[in-house]
This record gives sequence, structure tokens and C-alpha cells, in this order.
Amino acid sequence: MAREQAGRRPTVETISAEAGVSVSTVSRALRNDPRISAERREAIAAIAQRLGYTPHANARALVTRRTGIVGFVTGSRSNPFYPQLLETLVERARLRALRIMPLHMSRDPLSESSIQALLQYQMDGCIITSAELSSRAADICQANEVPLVMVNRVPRLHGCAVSCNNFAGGEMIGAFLAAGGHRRIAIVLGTPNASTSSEREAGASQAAARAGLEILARVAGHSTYAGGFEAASVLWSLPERPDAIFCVNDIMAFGMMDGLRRLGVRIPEDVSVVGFDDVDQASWGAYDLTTVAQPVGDMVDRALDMLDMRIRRPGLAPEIAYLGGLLKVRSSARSAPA
Amino acid sequence: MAREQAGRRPTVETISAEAGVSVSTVSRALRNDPRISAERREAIAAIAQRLGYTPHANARALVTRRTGIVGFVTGSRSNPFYPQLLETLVERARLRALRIMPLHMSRDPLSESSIQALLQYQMDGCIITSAELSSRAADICQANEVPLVMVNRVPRLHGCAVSCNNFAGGEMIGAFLAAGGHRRIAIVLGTPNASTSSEREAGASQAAARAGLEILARVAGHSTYAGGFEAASVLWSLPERPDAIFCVNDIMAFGMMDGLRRLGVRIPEDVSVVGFDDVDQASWGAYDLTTVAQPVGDMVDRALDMLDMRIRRPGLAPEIAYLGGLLKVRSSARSAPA
DNA sequence: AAAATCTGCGCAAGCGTTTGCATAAACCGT
DNA sequence: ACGGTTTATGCAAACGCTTGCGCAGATTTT
Repeated sequence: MAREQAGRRPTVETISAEAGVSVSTVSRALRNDPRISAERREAIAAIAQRLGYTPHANARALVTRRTGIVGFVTGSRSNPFYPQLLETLVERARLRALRIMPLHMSRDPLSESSIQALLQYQMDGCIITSAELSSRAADICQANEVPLVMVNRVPRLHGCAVSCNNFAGGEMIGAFLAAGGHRRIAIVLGTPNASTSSEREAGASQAAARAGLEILARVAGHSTYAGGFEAASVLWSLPERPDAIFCVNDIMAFGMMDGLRRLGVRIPEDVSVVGFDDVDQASWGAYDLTTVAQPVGDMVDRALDMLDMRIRRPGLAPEIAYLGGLLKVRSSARSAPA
Repeated sequence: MAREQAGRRPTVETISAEAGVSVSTVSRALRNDPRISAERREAIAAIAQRLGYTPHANARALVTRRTGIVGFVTGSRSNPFYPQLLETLVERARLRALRIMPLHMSRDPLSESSIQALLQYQMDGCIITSAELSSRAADICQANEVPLVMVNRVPRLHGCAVSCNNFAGGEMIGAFLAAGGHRRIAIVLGTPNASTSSEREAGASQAAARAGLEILARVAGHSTYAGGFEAASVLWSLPERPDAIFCVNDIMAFGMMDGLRRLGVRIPEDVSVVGFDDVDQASWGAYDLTTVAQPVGDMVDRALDMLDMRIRRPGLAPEIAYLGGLLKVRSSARSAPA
């Protein structure tokens, strides 16, 4: 019997009383179980509709052991690529009836309570995009059998990941700069030990070498605006100045351009600057940055695919996907004459 | 009896078997119920610790009717203020054992499935920061008795909100510009009908009037970079050009500055530009924008306070809090001589 | 010394679902 | 007319936790 508690939302039991059938029939009808006859199913659906019934995710999770919640861990917001990724992730996840729950969004170490949340809410999986935090998070997920996919980051030993093809992207940059007649290329590196940084750098270096060019200098930029800004002074005080600067991500390129302009350097007349990521600001007038666009939508979809499969079939072998980027030519770098 | 199912996490029952007490005693001990004797409590805590026990949030939510999840709805990420707000929110919520779940993060209308999520997961409350979506969301929350707090936005009729004191902030800007000797102030408006935009504009207008100044022009900027960029041409082609431009948020100020520079205008020599929000980019070298900093941390805490109270005591009267902003003087605007 | 209070704990119901198994009615071929 | 399959539904257990109530035994009050 439905208890008809004052202000409570309707449950399967409310519907079952209304329809004169058992709760199991209601449950099955609502989930389109073929065993329930069509007319009953429709009758039940109509009642549910009329009552404004919504299933109770917690109760369902309790029995199915699936919550539909995916944890999200990222490093600092200082790189605008990550908010962009998160927005895409939330939207794409919604289309698969998955919800994203951000567990951690700062540069601080992963707090114990964030990890507890992952377990307490019985999340179905986890997506992580931070270079610094990935090892710790990977261990925790593995220990608790929570499927994990790293995005924009490849795992040290094993684990799933989807990433832009950073090496190929770096090559595109290197080739583009060489074709543009640049002879003295400098590279600004990002987070030390991050695969994204080193792969992009390696790709660019190789393409440069193929064009008979040595990399003039490699300096640290720490994947921050300030790091790029300071790198400008460092590079411009070199005995031999670069004629092209590849910052391995856009955020450093913005700092670099601002730093150079502060020194009176003209872009791209005196030096070309290129980045990697194609965040929103890259197309802003102040920068109009030549960069490699990461296929964020595809990356997110692929990551959710991987997660989905491992939620369904735990223990599936790890997998790594590299998706190609797209060179966006803008005005921050000299191009080859057409 | 504990079933000791293969790979399952320990539950209260596992612990109760181990400790030789009932599950209710375990539950109470873990929640520090004073009725349980100290030594038992410690013994149980020790076992829980040893087993790596973590309570199951869904099961708890089922009976307590509290999930600890707070929904988050925002408009487009194009204004970097919102990612910044979200990061703060996630961190501050964590300190109160609350989790944030982003339901919607794009400019599109609120989808039905996002609303469903709010109800299915039985969220304890909702925080919304989008001007466009707030009416719809407010209706839904009210209909379902979900506490709602609007941040950076005041409600049309009733409801909770916490916002920067936009009017006072606008006044600070207006007074600052007047003191700096500016005579022809233009204002770039944001999202039409948004309270943030109109209040900031009103504050600035009033302060200007107090200094004997009329506002030269008011133009639309739509709260986007591109809107600010285009507004630059509009303002600069006016018969009488402004000597100060107040963009009601930073993102438009960036577009404005880039647009002006494209026209060869020098900042602040030819015209001063000021913004509102103090997002990260405002302190970047390219802009170094004079603006009003919103007290994001305090705003978030206050919003969570409001939510907390209404979760505990449903039906509490609506409340609106205005928190003061802080003028950040940088180099994008001429100051009064010292 | 009997009655009242307190202390510490267990029983069992309940939260809203799903799902394995049982059951009853209808259908099939013979 | 009968055993066997199919079809549509119900029963009840289970998921893991919280909590009202009850019940001993120890302690205090009259």
C-alpha cells in the first residue's frame, strides 16, 4: 500500500497502487521489459507521466551497483584548456546518461576526502586530466577497481588514456615553422615530466631536424601564463635570438607574446610565436595565435567510450588512443609565401 | 551474517560480524553516537580502519533523504569568471562534506535530462549562476522543494541569492574615473536584463552624475569577448569619442582593449578602460586591467551557508546577500595624480 | 527495599529499486 | 483431453544504511 506520505515524491509503489499491479510490474514496465504487455506498459507509463514520477537514482544504484556518476579530477584551472574540456565532458556525458562529478580542481595534492567521495558515491569510473595527480589517482582507482581514463595524458606504466597525438602535432608545428623560413627555433616547455610537453617538443624537434635545423634553445615555462611571460626575457637575452618560438601550450604562448611585446618585440615581424591547444583566447584579437587544435569533442567521446566498455566489462585490457590535432594558422607566425 | 561476497567492499555488517555486535551498534559507533561506550566505539573504529571501510553514500541517502550533492548550473564558459567560481565552489563545498555536480554548462537551454538528474539524484540543493537560465531553474527547484541559491544574480521575484554589491562596485568605478579627470565616460553593457549588468551601470552612472558628468554612450557588449571587440569600433566612430570606457565585465574589457588597439588607439593614453570581475586574465601583462574584484571565496561560502540552512530547515524565508567588491587599480586607466 | 532513572545495546522496520524464481493463465500440437 | 511451452505477472529477497523502540542490567532516588 502506498503510504501517501505528505510531501513525498511518487515512487514505484505509488504507481503500483494506482495501476493495481505489483511494484515489480511497474519497475519492469518503466524499463521497457518485453515481458510486460504493451497495454499495461502504456497504462503504467501514463500514470507515471501524470504523477510526475522520477526514479530514485540512489535506490537503483544500491541494487544495480551502478550509479551513473563519473568522477573528474583536474589540476589547476590556470590553463583554460581544462574548463573547456570539462564543459564538453559534462555535455557529452549527459547524452549517455552519465553525470560528471568534479572531485578535485586545484593544484593542491589530492585530498583524502576527495578520494573518499569517489568510493562513497560508488562512482562508475573516473576521468583524470592532471599530470601531477595521475599516479596517485591511478593507484587508488586500481586498488578499488574503479575504471579510469586519463585524458590529455598518457600513463607511466599501464592504464587507459586518450590524448591528442602530441608528437604529430609537434611535427606539424616544426614543419610549419621550417616552411615559413624560420632558422632559429626555441621551444618553451611545460610541466616537467608531462608527456604532453615532451611529446610535443620531440615532434617539433624531429620535424626541425628533418629540415636541417637545430633547436636553438629549450626553456621552462611551467605551463602557466607567468612562466611564458618570464621565458620571453630569457629567450630575448640569448646571445643569438630565436626567430620562432614554440610554446607547448597556448597559455604559455599568451604569456610569451605579452612578455615579448613588453620588451618592444614585434610579432610576427621580429619573431613568430606558436602554441598548442587552441583554447578560446587563441582566436582573440590580442593574440590571434597559430596553434594546433586538440579535437576535444572526439577526445571526450572516446574517453567515455573507454569508460563505458570497462564499466560493462571490468578487467578489459588497457587501451591508449591518440587523436590527431589540426593546425590552425593565424597571424602570430609568419607563413611560407603562398 | 556477513556474506563475504568475493570482491565486495566491507559494509557495516562485515564490521558487526568482526566485532561481535549488531549492525546498529556499528552504525551508531561510526557516527559517534554518545550512547555507545567509548571502548566499543574505539574497537569498532579500529576494525573499520583495518578493513578500509567506507560508508555507502547511496544507502545512507536512501534513508536519511540527504545526498550531500549540490547541483550546479551555469551559462557558457566563455566568461572565465564561471570556471573560477566553480573551482572555488568545489573546494569550499568539500570542506563541508558537500559535492558539486555540474548539471549544465552551456548557453543552450536547460535540457530535460539535466532537470531529471537534479531530481533523480535527490540533490540537496542547487546553485545557479546563469542569468538566462535562472527563471526556469528557479521554477523547477521551487516545484520540487529543492533549495536554490543564485550566485552573481538576483532573483526577479523571490528566492535566495548572493551577489557582489554591483551597484557599489559600479560607483567605485564611476568615482575612480571621475577622480582621474575623465569627462566622457562610455559604458559597455552585458547580457540584456541581467541584474549584474544593469546594477553596475547604474552605480557608475550615479557616481558620474555626482561628479557632474553625463554618460556619453551606452552600447551593448553581450558579455562576450567578441561583443567588446565590436563595441570598440562603435564607440570610436562616435562623433564625440569617450575618454573612459567602463565594460561591465572583464571579458568585454579584453575584447574592447584588443579592438581599440587594432584601431591604433593607445590605452590608457587615448582612453582608459576598466572592467569588473577581476578574472585571472585581468592581471595578465597584455591587459593589466583596472577592475573590481568580486569576493569569490566569500560569495561561495555565503551561498553554501544559505543552502545549508535551508537544507536543514526547509521553508526558511528567502534571503539576499550583497558582498562588497574591491577596486583593483592597474594600468589600463589613468588615475588621479597622487 | 521498592520504584524510578539511566546506560548500553539489539531488533526490526524502512528507504525505493531491481530481479530470480514461482505461478497462473493461455496457447500449442497431438 | 493432456503434458508442454509460452506469456504475463506477482512474491519476496536483496542492496547498505539509519533509527524508533524495547529491554536488560546498573545506578540512583524515595
